[in-house]
Amino acid sequence: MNNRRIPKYIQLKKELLSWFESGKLQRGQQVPSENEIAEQFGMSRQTVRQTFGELEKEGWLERIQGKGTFARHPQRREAEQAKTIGIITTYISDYIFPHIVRGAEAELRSQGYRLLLSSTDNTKEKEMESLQLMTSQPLSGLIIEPTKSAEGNPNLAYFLELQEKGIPYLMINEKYRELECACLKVDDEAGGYKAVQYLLEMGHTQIAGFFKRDDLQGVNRLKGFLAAHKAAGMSASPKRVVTYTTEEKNSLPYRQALQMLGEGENRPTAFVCYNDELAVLLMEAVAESGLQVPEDVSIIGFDDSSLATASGTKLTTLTHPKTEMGQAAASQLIAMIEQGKTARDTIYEPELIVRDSVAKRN
Amino acid sequence: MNNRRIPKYIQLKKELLSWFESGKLQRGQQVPSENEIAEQFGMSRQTVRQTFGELEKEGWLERIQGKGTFARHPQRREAEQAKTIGIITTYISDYIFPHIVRGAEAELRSQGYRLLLSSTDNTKEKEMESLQLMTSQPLSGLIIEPTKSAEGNPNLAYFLELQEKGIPYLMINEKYRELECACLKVDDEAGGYKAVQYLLEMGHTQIAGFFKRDDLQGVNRLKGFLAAHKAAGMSASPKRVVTYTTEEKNSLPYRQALQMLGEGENRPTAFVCYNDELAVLLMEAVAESGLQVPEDVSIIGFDDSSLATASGTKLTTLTHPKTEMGQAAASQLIAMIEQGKTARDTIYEPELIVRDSVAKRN
DNA sequence: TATCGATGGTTGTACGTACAAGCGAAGGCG
DNA sequence: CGCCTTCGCTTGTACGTACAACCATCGATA
Repeated sequence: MNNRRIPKYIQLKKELLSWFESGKLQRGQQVPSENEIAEQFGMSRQTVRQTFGELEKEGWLERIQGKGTFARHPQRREAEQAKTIGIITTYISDYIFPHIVRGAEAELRSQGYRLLLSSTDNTKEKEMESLQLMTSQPLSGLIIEPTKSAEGNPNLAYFLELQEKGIPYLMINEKYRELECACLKVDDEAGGYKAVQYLLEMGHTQIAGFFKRDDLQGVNRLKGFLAAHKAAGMSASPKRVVTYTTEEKNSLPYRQALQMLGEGENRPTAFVCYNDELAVLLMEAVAESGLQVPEDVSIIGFDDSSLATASGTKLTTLTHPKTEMGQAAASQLIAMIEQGKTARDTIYEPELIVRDSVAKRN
Repeated sequence: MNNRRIPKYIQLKKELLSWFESGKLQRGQQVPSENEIAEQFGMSRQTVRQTFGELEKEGWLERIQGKGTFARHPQRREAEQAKTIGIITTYISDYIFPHIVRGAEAELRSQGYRLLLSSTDNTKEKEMESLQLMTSQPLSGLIIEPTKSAEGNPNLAYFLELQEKGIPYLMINEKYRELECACLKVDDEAGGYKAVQYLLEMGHTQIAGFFKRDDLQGVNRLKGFLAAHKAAGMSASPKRVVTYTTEEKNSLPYRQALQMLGEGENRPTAFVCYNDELAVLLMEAVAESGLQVPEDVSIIGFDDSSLATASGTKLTTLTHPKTEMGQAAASQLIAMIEQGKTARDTIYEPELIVRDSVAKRN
């Protein structure tokens, strides 16, 4: 119509593609026969065949000899057929992350999916890199562990692109506040609460807390820490609450712990640590101060990692369903991909594991 | 010719594809014009166009209006463009493997490659599954950590298929004896040798060794263990050498250690352990026997893992270039893919790290 | 009732024509 | 010598015909 310069078969192609976009052609629906189209558009059957041929190669149509031509949505199929799921995690080698990946990998492999793995080293730039790399080729779905979740998210545009492309995704451990997205996580606030509650029961009143502040896990554990104090009619001394960032994790809490322990009679009698990794580090600080765990200082960690039992004094800690969570994330994501289900948040309740690093206080 | 049932345009397609295979059509070379082909094969130009159209969509031909039709080789480009590398490892979450994966991932990401990860849980069946899954879609290259390398390889056919498909691959930690393949590994025999040599220098003469026998790493560490005894004019007592399989790793060595430690004056004064994981386990066996490390029993581990420093008594151990090895494997593989280089074996020399688990013996 | 065959509709194969559009080289013109 | 036109080739678009292969349905037959 508009322009005689545009070949008819291209014009027809565009017309048909617009039918897909507008929903006029639903998946599985039969398309008018070649002869009908030819008559409707005033062109020969051969020209229609040329258009149909291209659309078939590109996956929009399926032609069955003797039956007819049928619509099918190619994007979906392409992503499904990719049978590849990406996991973007903050760290690969450290701490509990390998266990999460392992749970996911086992589930994915058993369902015939391939696992793409990438880490952000907890920097936003690498998170962007990873997102770009992963989506550069067909992808069925994505599991993301947010990087510095407390600090907002400059890569928002990439996540919105995922939604546009119809690539389902899930978050684990935490979610970005800006994004509507299902998340599998531990109830960190309850964890912080339980830790303090247990220490109070054991007779401790001078409890220090060390929490990471650039991810929401740390923030929430601190919330629980404060809430438990409040519920017991106490207030946690600001001096006894140390917050730190990822970059400071190996120095600042250690220094602060040494300083607190040097305060003689005023020193705290228990440490609540952001995670087991920090707990092991602070155990060394206690040793360096000439004190003993748990006789002089009790310590509680988080996540029940392998470090908790490798150490000399085995750590009392709160559970994290590492492998189980990875497995659940994978299976939920597959359900989203294959059955189009919408995922809901899954919250795991942390349990206290009593080992040897907390002693009774009289 | 043969069968009238095969459509002419398919016959022509096969003929042209055979031209590519035989080298009759080189990349960039001009293909006879549609009219020429039509005349040669006794068919109409339209039929030739149908064939050419398909071959163009599939990437074999390039048609330029007014100039002609030209050949191009698609297969190579496809594998290169995949920019995806697989790693098949025995375990994902445990021990040093996360560090190897991390080194590889960092390198791959910086070079714009995606990382596919899969584990075998040290079973041959899952190794096969993983190989099938990974090669089910375009793959640029593969890094494999052999599963039970001492036991031969029933999946040989799959590896030969890799060679046929032109997918380069590397092995890490060990190689299958049946395969000609470059390998990055630690000189495990030298490691076993150094461990014993150091213990002898420290005055130990009653040295027990615990080695895994279903992978070649264990076998080679044992070799070094025996060689060092021989070089010192001693012979290792068969009673003091325990070998075990993956399935037995949590029970058999522990039991055997307890038994040896119960022999009173005759008990060994030092343990050489297959790796740090076992070393930590046997430290518990020592504690259960009412003895102390290193005062009563000295222990040496392998691999300098995170367990080595997490434990109460820090382990003396031999180094393993975990992260570095992963990084090197990735960069060598990329060189093989992009420059067609042939890789050579890389052997790392293990170094002894002296910590607190070995004491002098008078 | 069950089975077979005819029938009309669909896409697949194969050939044909005609002209358009684009490239490159040969040849003519200034 | 340099530029432009022309010409012959290529592939691209568009239409047409004819028949084959295949599918679903209906109706006749056993």
